[in-house]
Amino acid sequence: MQAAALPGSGFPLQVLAPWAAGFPLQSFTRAAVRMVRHFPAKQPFEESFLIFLPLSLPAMSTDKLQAIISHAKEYGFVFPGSEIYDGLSAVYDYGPWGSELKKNIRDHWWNSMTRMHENIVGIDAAIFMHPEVWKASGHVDNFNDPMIDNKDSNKRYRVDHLIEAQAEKLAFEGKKEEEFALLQTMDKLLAEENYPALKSLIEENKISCAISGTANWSDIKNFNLMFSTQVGSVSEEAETVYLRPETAQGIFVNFLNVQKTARMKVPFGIAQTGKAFRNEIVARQFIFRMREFEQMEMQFFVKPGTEGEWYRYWKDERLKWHISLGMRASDFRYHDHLKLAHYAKEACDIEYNFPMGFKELEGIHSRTDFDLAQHQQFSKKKLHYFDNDINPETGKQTGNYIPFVIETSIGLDRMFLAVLSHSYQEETIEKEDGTTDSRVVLKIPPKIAPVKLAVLPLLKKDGLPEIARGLMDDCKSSFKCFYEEKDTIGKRYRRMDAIGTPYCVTIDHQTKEDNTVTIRYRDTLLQERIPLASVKETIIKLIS
RNA sequence: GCGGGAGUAGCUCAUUUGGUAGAGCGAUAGCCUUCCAAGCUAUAGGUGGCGAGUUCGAGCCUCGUCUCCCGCUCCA
Repeated sequence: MQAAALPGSGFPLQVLAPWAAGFPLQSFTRAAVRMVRHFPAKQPFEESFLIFLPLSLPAMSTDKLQAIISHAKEYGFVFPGSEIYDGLSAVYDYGPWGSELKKNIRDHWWNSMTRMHENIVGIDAAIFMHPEVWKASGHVDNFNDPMIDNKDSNKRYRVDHLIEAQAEKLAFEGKKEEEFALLQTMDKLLAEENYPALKSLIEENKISCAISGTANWSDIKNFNLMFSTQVGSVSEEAETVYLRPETAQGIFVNFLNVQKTARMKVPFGIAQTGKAFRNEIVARQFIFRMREFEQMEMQFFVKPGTEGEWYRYWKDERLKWHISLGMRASDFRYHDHLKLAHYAKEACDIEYNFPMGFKELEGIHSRTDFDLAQHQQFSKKKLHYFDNDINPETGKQTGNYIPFVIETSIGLDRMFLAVLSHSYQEETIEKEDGTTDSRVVLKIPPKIAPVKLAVLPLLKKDGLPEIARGLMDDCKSSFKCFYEEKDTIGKRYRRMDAIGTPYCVTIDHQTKEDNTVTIRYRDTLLQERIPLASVKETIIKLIS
């Protein structure tokens, strides 16, 4: 008889057949491992077929993500979108507990920004924005790329890059005129979005793939990051508008409105949460990369010259926020950008250790005055801020300037996945009689847990439900509560573990005698008796 | 988009050369009453992802399509 644990999960396999010793571990299927994980330590296994050992570590990480996806569906956190119609690629719906959790994360972020910082205010801008916004922001130019595939190598190229490379080749051969003509034609056709002609241009110039060496090209497709739709009637008056690919521009175009009406003085910030849409070529890895997603962004406006210190302040501050929520510090790291986007002076990501590895969770960017300056130019409206502070050197007011911007931008759905990754645990519990038991528990930080308190009468008779109902009525206006009297108390505890309820209160016969109840803690499994009358304030204190 | 793997009940999986689907867990209702899922009884839930084809007959073979996972590619 041998025993082992699945690496990384702390999940022991107690069921091993004697004859299995000496078998190569790889010979056991992944399905079998899943099976054991699903009913650990249960009876239905005959010795003749129980076994199953750990697979490689990469397979294990896949299993963790898979386990989270299954759990999220089974317990009402995340469902595949439009599932009864076979789903829609990379679209997910949040269920009863998922929507609570998502809302709680959003609220926690919002309060951290707008309540804990007196110089940050919020807005809620529209998803539709004037089409010129996206020209000013650079999204139209930078994310509207015709692409072409080589059918032999399956390599994809940007059409302009492909033709420019050919032009360079011509220049190298001294054919200046041909180079010039080629580039001019390309620019004209790109402006016209005449893709068939562009394809002909590539074929006529015998441009071939660097890998396959052939000129066997697919048709040109346009991969525009932005989704578009029509506003107005279907007549010729209809105007093409885009679904915003980021929420930030709603803040920039409202910069003066907010600054003036909320009487803000630099440095100050504007916070916003909301949906954004990007037509990604591939969207994958559960809710990590979706085409419709929710951002939580804060743009912080500072005096030019101070952006460096504010960048470092927010970089530090944002990481602290994650850790103060109860997430493990070791699961976070910075990734400083060496290659910067066109607007950025400094940039970094806060990466989280997802089951797929460290991936971007939040970005902190020093955006200079690029965005406001662009909008000033395109809208022809001054976006200056008048600084009344006295300059000690001149003794005069500092005067007009366009503030610099530090941006913090976090994906709400990614934060949700990070919380699930952190919280999801398969545990083995040592029981008093020496046997072991197991549970799946979501150790969600209490502050953002979907349900804060479960109210459980030990029995559904002897007046216990009545007392429990009274407690429910007392608490449910203050935080999310869940009432249940079905099944044994242990079973109810496990159900609450599975959705991450941090506290359970049980009403028993002793409650009728001395007005105390048992409070049970999710993470430690410890229990203690507290006065019935103190439950509400105890929970409020624990979740604040 | 390309390549690989996969889709059977809410979840995890069976159904060994094609003969119209089962289990455990879970769920629901009742009994029992016991502070950590394990007792008893009953019930519900699947046009085998969807659509064609081959066949007397398809969960199983063929094609298409949708979706998911992995690797490329892409990616503010």
